Amino acid sequence: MSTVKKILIVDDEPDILEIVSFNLKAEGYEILTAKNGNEALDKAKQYMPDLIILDVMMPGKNGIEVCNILRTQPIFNPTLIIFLTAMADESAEIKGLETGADDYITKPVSLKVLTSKVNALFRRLANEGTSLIKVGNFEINREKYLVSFDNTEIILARKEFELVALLASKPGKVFLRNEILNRIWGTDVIVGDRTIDVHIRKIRQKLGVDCISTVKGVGYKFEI
Amino acid sequence: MSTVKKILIVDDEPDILEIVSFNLKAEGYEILTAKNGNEALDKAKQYMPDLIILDVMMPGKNGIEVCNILRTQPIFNPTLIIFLTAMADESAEIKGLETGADDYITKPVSLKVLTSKVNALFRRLANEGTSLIKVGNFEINREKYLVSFDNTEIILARKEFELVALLASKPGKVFLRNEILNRIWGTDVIVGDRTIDVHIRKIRQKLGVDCISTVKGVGYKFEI
DNA sequence: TATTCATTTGCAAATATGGTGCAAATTTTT
DNA sequence: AAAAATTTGCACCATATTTGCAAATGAATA
Repeated sequence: MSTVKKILIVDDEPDILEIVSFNLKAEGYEILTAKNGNEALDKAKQYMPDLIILDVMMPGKNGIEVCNILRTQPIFNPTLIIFLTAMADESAEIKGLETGADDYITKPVSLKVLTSKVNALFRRLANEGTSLIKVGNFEINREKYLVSFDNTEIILARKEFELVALLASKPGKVFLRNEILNRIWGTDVIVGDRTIDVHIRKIRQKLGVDCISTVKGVGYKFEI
Repeated sequence: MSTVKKILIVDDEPDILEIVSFNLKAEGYEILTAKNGNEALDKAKQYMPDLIILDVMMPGKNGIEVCNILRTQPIFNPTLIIFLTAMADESAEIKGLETGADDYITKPVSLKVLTSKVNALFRRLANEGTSLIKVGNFEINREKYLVSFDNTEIILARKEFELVALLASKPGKVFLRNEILNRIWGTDVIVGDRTIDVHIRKIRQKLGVDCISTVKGVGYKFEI
């Protein structure tokens, strides 16, 4: 890994900020902190961290709101997000990562769990590369907006491309319809459920290979 | 959000209350006490403890009754419950934890056993913050929405998957029918009791392995 | 052993969900 | 401004999923 990864930690409890900072610094990361949602958004824009660790329960804007705001801005698409959540919080929303987050950790945080999850996320990211995704014979180039299969280029429209890129960013993972809507259309745009289907249909047609599978009642996933 | 765990101790003997309180306070927990079942229910509602240590034998409402009442209310779903029971009480009901409790401790209480069980329960809960559950040869991947046994993938429908994931999240624990209904169907959906059975049947068929056992009149549990 | 009660099982109906063809609305390109 | 491409919506259809019923089975109890 070439550059030092930047991590923004957001929590209203100074103790947590300190202890988590300390441990991740010890792992060699560069640490930024924020005490609330608004500060988090400001610092995220200013410093473009690679990972944001977000407390869910905060006065003012809570973690989920902050995450939604970030996820509507394409520039934060490659930014990783981990939630810190109360152990008691059984909400499927968080467990199923419908929020657009990449992982979550329950409080009280085990520092071992924390550091290993953080390291794991970055390791995974290193494989993905931010702008070039390779899955089997597929190659998805974010910068050039190009998908190719067996070195044959496939031309996709923008939404189609974003959809493929999203699904392929975590092969095998089921993306819930909500998650897809949030990450590609954003939270304030309202489009019907059929819209996703139609785009998926077009993608399937164009790719010609059956690599997007439907998980009924749940969502879609990309796999070879 | 405080990370200090709250424990409600319920016993009609003041001595027990005091000695247990003292020891768990020393472990860093925040302690509440109640002298009988009704007081316990009130304090549970008011303070939402993370763990309730319940004496089984009490005048008025006994521990099992209190537990049953708590377990029918979804809000107490994440609340841990440990029974305190007389050594002489061999009742399979408690030993098998068919009551919806998470563990039991025999009287006279060994303080070492007590604290270690309490700590263990909280630790186990902390580990639940993963989207990958492993039980024996089973692997349940929430993210990929996939169950596999001996590395063979098994395709389950949504409700089936959620049911398996729920049961397998605490292997050995008996989930009461009410609990299952609340957690998978939610409180506002009304489906008959038979519905659970039928889903269980399908799961058993698909899994091909007998890992869900019936506890008659109570519920189901997952174990290998 | 007879009785009771809960669960299982086979069958079938009800429902939810995604796919498809077509067309309108919107955006981008020419 | 016109044309083309893209995006979104609608309505119908096929099918997977979910639910219910009723008879059969099985366990527990007296």
